[in-house]
Amino acid sequence: MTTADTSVRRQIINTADRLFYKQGYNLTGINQIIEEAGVAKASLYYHFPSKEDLCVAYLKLRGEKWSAMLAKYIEGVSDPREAIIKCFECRSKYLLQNDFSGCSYIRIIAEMPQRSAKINRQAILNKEKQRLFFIEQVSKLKKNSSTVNDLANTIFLLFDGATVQCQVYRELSPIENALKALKLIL
Amino acid sequence: MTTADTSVRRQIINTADRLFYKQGYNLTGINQIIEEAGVAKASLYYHFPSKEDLCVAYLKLRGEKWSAMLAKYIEGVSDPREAIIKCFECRSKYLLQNDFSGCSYIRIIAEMPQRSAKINRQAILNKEKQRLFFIEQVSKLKKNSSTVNDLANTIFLLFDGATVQCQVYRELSPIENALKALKLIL
DNA sequence: GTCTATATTGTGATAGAC
DNA sequence: GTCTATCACAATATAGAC
Repeated sequence: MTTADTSVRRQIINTADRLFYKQGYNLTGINQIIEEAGVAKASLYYHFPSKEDLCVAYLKLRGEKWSAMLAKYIEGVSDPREAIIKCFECRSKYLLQNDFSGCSYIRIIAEMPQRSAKINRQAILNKEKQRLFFIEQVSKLKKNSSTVNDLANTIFLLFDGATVQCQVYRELSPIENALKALKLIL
Repeated sequence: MTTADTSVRRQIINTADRLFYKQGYNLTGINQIIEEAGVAKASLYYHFPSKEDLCVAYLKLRGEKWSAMLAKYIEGVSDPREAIIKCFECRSKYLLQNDFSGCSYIRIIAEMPQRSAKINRQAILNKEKQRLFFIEQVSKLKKNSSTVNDLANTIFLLFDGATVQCQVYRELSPIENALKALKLIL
């Protein structure tokens, strides 16, 4: 770590994470973040040069949280087919815990069409990590490498489709639909 | 029409439609809309009581534009399997024409987690119209009505998954992936 | 490193003339 | 129905004391 992980910094990023994800990035002002974090405005700008940089840190944190949650959820699972299904069930739990706020990476991009290079890089990085998980699991499942990517991409499409539809409809049935589809194609 | 379709009103809604979709709803101010539309601020508020009402009109217009584009694209197509594939190809064309701005209904919901009742209603209405299209096509394809909804929902998941992934990656390959999957399951 | 106070610009919305 | 002028407030960001 090049930057000190002070308690103030932690307070800021945790509050930003909560508010950005719950209310949306553009609807969350710096003022609300410092107020709820209990820190001064200049302290925020000491740790994060701009709101954009805070956004990158937010995306990074979201990625780490999801990876940790998924890892814990599939701990000890050796069957790749079961791991994939558990990943969707984990998503269901995640959305339920987070008031159906959807995928933070997709939402940031949806909010900022003129995305900055920094934000774009982090969002894509996070999404590619998700795709990689499916590729790894499918690789264990299939020997024929030519169909591995195709199957993994299909699963990835179902994953994102279910995530956004759950967000739109505020219910878990799209995940159920995705699980039904999964059991047919796996 | 209860409201007169004056040229000023048309200018406002057309400009709002273009800017909301290109820049995002929250990043587009009333000031920019009236400036680019070439009308006065009070004129906008004469035709639309609030920005929220303008948003509902925007969603409605987007829905009509997509329906019209799709109808034209599948004109004369009787085979339901071909109609579904053409729908995805139409999506590809739509995203390419619109700078990969994704689905306007999903984006509005992604931008406003605390969505108003009016906006929520219109967004869901538009999404349900998309689902209905797939249900209709699959109904022509399958006789067994118990599997119709499942298959249509799977296609709908692929449709939304491909749309958001194209938006994120700014490329059409997710639609290609969805088409590959479609050809396997149809 | 953290604070208070301030600068500057933009936001959605309205009053009142014509 | 359309306009100009203005309201009250919130936005991101910075200066300078401690």
